[in-house]
Amino acid sequence: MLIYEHGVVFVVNELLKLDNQLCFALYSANLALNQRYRELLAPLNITYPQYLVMLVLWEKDQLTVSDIGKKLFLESSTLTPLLKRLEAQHLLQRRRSSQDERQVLIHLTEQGKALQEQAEQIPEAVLSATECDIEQLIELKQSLNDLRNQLNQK
Amino acid sequence: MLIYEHGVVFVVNELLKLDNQLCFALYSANLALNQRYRELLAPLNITYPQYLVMLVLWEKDQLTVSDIGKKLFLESSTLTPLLKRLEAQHLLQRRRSSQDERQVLIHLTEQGKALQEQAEQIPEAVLSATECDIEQLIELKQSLNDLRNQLNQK
DNA sequence: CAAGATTAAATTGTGTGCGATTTATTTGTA
DNA sequence: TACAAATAAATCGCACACAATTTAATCTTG
Repeated sequence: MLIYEHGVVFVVNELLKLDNQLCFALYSANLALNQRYRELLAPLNITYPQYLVMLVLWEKDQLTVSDIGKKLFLESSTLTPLLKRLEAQHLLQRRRSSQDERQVLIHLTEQGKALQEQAEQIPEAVLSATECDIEQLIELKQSLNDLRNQLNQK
Repeated sequence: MLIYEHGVVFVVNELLKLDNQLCFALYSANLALNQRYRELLAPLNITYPQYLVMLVLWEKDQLTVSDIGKKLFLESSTLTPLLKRLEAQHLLQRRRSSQDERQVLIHLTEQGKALQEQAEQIPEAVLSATECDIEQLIELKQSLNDLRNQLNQK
């Protein structure tokens, strides 16, 4: 069976291979990224998902667990223990909202705010590790966001 | 501070944001992909990393643990328990090599070979879930592989 | 050939991720 | 105003993922 798209002919079998290759490329690039972040974040004593939470809070403090979850596409079952670990490190505090006792508000401690300075050189270090040109990275980011949004709308 | 590249001016601060956005795009696209695979693979009773191992073995049987690890960029500490789970499902068998007793050879059972047919419609389903055009996906795959290779050479 | 070095896999401990469920609170509605 | 439905976190169980270490086998070199 053949598929015609943009004037190019694809054998279906090739298409299926492409899928596996693409998904694996995504999977393995993510593994590799994690490994670079593990090194870079080691001095700060936090993991990459924890760093993402801190980025969100540095941008806007006093968010609920589900606010953070919406931004990062994570469930409370992932976030609750992660936030407890950050709290145990005195980077943030968890407090029930008085308005709505179901919600837990997350707010940075002074130590958590101070960590931002220590994290300043991280993005540069990752960017230089990629050694790609900027235009390509911008396009890559856009493609990945498109892909994620497609996949997330089931 | 400014950076000039390809005739475009970037403020450094924007670059740092780009890095965080790109890495998060990769991270979150990978989460989304996992969720689609979880659904699609549920009837086969395997996870995505298990599916990757099966793909490798369908391509070439009788590999050692580290052969598989090299192909998938995974450590034995990840693979050993994963392979034991697949063995418990009777999809493969683990056997010490008689040539070199340090190595463990992984070979598919008849059931494991038979699973390939059941998995045939998976790539198509994922591909259609992306709803992207094929040329873009090919480019995306290449960019991700480049990125991974850059990140992996430390 | 013996002892140290190397290699392959397994083990241990920690931190994600998420589905399914539970607990506590708030909302909607008869 | 009661009480069912909905919502927000937390809990539980399972499966990665990897650093660090251990165990066992093989290789190297004196």
